[in-house]
Amino acid sequence: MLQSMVDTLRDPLPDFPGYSLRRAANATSAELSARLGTLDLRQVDASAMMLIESNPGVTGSALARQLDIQRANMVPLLKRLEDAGLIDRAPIDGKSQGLELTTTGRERVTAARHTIETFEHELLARVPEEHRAHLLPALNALWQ
Amino acid sequence: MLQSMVDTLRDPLPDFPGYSLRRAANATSAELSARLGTLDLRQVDASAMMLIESNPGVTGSALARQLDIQRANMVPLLKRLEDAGLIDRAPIDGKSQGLELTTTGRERVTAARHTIETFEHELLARVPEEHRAHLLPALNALWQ
DNA sequence: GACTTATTGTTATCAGCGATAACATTCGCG
DNA sequence: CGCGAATGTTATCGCTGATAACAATAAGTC
Repeated sequence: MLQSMVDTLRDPLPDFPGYSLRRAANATSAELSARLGTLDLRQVDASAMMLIESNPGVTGSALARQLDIQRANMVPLLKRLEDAGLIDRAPIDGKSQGLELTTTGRERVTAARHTIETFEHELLARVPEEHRAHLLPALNALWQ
Repeated sequence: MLQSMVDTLRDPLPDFPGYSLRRAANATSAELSARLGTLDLRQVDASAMMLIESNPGVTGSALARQLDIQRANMVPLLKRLEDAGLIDRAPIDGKSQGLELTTTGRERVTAARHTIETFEHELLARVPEEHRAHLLPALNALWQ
């Protein structure tokens, strides 16, 4: 019986960890984006805000380095957060500026963290128990 | 000692599997793209070609479903592969067309598979042995 | 202190991947 | 036959990230 007689395809791709990694990231990313969208936040926004929360006064460049984002890409990101009243910028010296969350920003990041933690919990629940504890360390080994 | 006195930031993000997943996917994806670039292939190209290889005569729509790509996005993809002489399209009926690899396409996908397998091997080598076997099943559980 | 180098913030532009909406043509089923 | 579903297609958009260039400023060196 040929595969063309059924509607399922032979698919060798899920055997590749790299492919599976990309698919998993896409699928989960889309879902999280949708949830953060209800808070008017993108994923990068939430990441950046959590980092600012943990490191008040941090500079835009340092943030970019930590998130592995190009400095150039921080500009629209920070502008967006500032325009939304979520962060403040205060000049440190003539060329650097320190970032801090506003009160609204702190509230928003708390909501975002709640959304994210709920989501991560659901994510891990999908993973069979015997693999669960290995996921995070395995992933971190791939990029850290 | 304040964190501002050192150059490392407090970073709570790598504790989130979702974040780690995204970072890992980005990092590995960039690396693989660079390697496939030497074969004049994108990642999606290689994926699509492997799927066509395993299912000769498959239709564009079926391919899109399997890869979770929008039908609309298959158009430039298939055009690119056809223009590069890697695939052939043969009308099945008035509206469907079957896809097949050309001889060049078969050679190219073989090279691509070799590149990918080497890459995947290196990827897994980065993961501590005790976590290694759990990565693929855990990832697959997240999207399949 | 002067000079050179590195860093910061910024503009502009591009690529990859994916999503949505709309449309004409054609197939399949009742 | 007729109608709903599927196919291929066009056009357009959004998110994420990358590169190149630039002016201003800070930091390190002699």
